[in-house]
Amino acid sequence: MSENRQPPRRSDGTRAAILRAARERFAADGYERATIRAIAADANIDPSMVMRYYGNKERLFAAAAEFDLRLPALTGVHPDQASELLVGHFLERWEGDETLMALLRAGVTNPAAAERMREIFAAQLVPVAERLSPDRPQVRAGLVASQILGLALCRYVLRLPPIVAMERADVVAWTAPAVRHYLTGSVTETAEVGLQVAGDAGQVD
Amino acid sequence: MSENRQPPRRSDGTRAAILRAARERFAADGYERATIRAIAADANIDPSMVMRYYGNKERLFAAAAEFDLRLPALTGVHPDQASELLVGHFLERWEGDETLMALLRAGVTNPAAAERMREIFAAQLVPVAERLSPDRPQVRAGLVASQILGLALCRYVLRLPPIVAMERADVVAWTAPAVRHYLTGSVTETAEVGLQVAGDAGQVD
DNA sequence: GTCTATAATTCGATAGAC
DNA sequence: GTCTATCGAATTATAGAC
Repeated sequence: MSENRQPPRRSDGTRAAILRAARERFAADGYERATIRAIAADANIDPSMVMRYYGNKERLFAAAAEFDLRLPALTGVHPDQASELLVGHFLERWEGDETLMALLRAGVTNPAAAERMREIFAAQLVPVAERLSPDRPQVRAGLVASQILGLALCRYVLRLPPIVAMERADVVAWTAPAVRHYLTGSVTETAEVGLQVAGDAGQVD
Repeated sequence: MSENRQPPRRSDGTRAAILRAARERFAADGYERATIRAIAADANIDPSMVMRYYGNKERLFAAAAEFDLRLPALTGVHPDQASELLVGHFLERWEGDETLMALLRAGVTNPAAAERMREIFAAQLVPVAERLSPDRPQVRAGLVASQILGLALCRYVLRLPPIVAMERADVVAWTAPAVRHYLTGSVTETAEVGLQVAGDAGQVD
């Protein structure tokens, strides 16, 4: 992507400051309410500089919303431990990097942000599910995403009091079994069996 | 709530049309992008009528975002069946009423909408959890909310392809066991046992 | 490279005629 | 009750001086 041949451009610090301020604002306010003026003020520069460097608001967001989940491979790991590692890793990434918050807050109302989330899902989470199970890995990854994103939504965005109050270790202890079920569990196909869903006891533990 | 003494006001139809259009717009665009002008256009009236009836945008949303989940009591129902009924009921409410979509899309960026979601959670979902388990019902309800809202987020808002493609019955079959785990399952308390979380591998990294 | 000035829209909200 | 007209503020984006 970047030409690492040339010396660092003179305005490289400004670009980085803009990007950092943009992530903060998009994370806190979502796409619409995060204004270029506010981002520029946070970065201590003139609003026109943002336009000069990134062209328009859409491209600024695209640059600010690049993200690597840094998911571990988890090959050969026991499903129980893999699910715990996954949930813990997600919580760390959520609390340590504002980009995920920016993606979620913006993705709910901005189509480009939603598309970026689908890309991250397909390119980064689905491969992990594929390594853990050859059976419908996309569906499994989607279910894991639903639980992880729902958890982040309730804990960091909507701030439901009982979820906010939980210790991180308790969050992992509660949700890891569900994630394990999605990653490696099985479910009776309704199309084949008719009415019976989840057999006679959808065991999770 | 309403005085059912008086005859129906002459402008009662207009009020209802405004509310219906408001729900549509808030659901499709979120709080910021849903403009009073667009809502008025949908309702085939003048924008100033919206202001006359509801004062300002904030109160219009408050009126449009009143919602009853209509959750069944589920007393004396087997946990497996209760969780299936719950998930199925939520999916029906999501697909049959735009208010939930409006609440989710607005709640991510608008504090009043987020507060409304917390109210609905506390007043409508927590009591159901209390009827199914005396052990930490608020936490259990919160975990159920995280899975249900995450599912709605991925299926109806972000539209992750594998989740969108699933039949409703398959969604229920997959997620009901996780919801059952949250409603009636147990988890080793980290505070009591120290480091060990849900097994023998507690550390996250 | 950085900033001033401003164009061109769009929004929520108000005043007042009928 | 309904509408016309408009205010004041805020936004993205551009043009151009230094």
